[in-house]
Amino acid sequence: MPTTASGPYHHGDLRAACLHAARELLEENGSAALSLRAVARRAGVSPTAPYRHYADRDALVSAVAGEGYRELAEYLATAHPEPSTPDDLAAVAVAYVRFALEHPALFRAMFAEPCDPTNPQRVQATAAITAYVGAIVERAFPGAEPAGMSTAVWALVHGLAFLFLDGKLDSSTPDVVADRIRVTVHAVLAAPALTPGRAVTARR
Amino acid sequence: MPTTASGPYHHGDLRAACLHAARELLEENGSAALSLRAVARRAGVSPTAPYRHYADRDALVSAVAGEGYRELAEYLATAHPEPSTPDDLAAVAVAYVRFALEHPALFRAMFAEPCDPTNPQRVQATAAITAYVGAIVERAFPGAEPAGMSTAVWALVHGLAFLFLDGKLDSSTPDVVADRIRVTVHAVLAAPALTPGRAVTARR
DNA sequence: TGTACATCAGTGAACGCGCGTTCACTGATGTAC
DNA sequence: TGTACATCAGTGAACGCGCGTTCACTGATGTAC
Repeated sequence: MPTTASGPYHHGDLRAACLHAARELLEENGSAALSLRAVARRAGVSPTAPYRHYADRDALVSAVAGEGYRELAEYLATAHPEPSTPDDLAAVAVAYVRFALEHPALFRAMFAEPCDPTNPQRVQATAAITAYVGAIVERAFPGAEPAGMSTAVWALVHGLAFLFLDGKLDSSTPDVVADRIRVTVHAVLAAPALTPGRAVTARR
Repeated sequence: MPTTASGPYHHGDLRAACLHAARELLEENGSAALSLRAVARRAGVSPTAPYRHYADRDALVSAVAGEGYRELAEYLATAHPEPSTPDDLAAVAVAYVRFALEHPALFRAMFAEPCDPTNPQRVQATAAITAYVGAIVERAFPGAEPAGMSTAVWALVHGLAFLFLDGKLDSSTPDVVADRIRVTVHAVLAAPALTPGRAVTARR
């Protein structure tokens, strides 16, 4: 039963333990602290043991990022499985940003790290997000130009995440963040530029 | 005339030379390559000389980021001094993203670096961007809820910049990028969610 | 059921590296008289 | 105009650090017979 954590020599599931340790290090001290040696140390193992499971540091970072993508997808799906109204959309936006704020270093590692963009895990994750957003847009904005609208939705939400993450927007409490996002989403959906003078109150 | 580059011992303007070297290193090899020693090496000076001008590595990075903010502001102003229509807005959006794509590592250092967010230079830069965006929004969307719409505009553009930067969107040529941005901006401004069935063609 | 052996997952010493930062120093500059 | 001296901007040796990665190794596991 090699998957059970066990005795002193064989770890049991060092692969998963490394991933876990990496996540912790990332959240505690940022991506600069994510070294193979630190991971090994935290997993209680010799500095070279992780090499049994990860070819090099990049492989570990990619694995962490991949895990992050999967969790983000779950997180969004949990927030709203089938969003179809602007309000639903706002809820998903709030979830996206909350994920970023709850796992800032992970989120940065997923996106900001100058990591191999052709990595199949990443490509797949990107495709999944694109599909998810596309489905939302089709339901919520049946008349819109789908590609443009999908890009807009993802970019808006992604940009909000980074601006909050970087302290450009007030992220002191979850409620402040959520309110700001809702106001933003509704403001843009009310888009009065094309019909000046129209009331700008949020509608559903 | 201490500002003139000169002889072997006194550099002349090492402060500026460091900044310049730092920019180059950043663009060539990413932020990991931005070390005080590397900067000194490139400036042709002993490893400790930069300490005359920058207290530590962070101070250098902050200075670089500050310079980046100033350049970004100029860049946007040049793209369109007083944007007031959605098309003008799209032009500014294109400029914002182009800046990010032309200086990817600098842009990342400005935003993604977990740098002191209370740094006065940064606070001022953020305020300047906010004001700039706010003025645009007031002209382009006179009826909109200003705070919400300003946040939306910045977030949309910022998100686009990061998605292109990170290879999530096709950035193979400047034209592809510009087109994508225009389509996105127009799609969101056409926002059919509130008035389903409305034509979605871009208008001005 | 017992044993030989291949395989696997760990160890730990060692390598060379570049880093940030300190320190006492020295050469150049410019100012006061 | 000439000189003494304070100030400033560099030097270069040295420190200790943690890193990624290699290597030959060894202890544990499980399978074939």
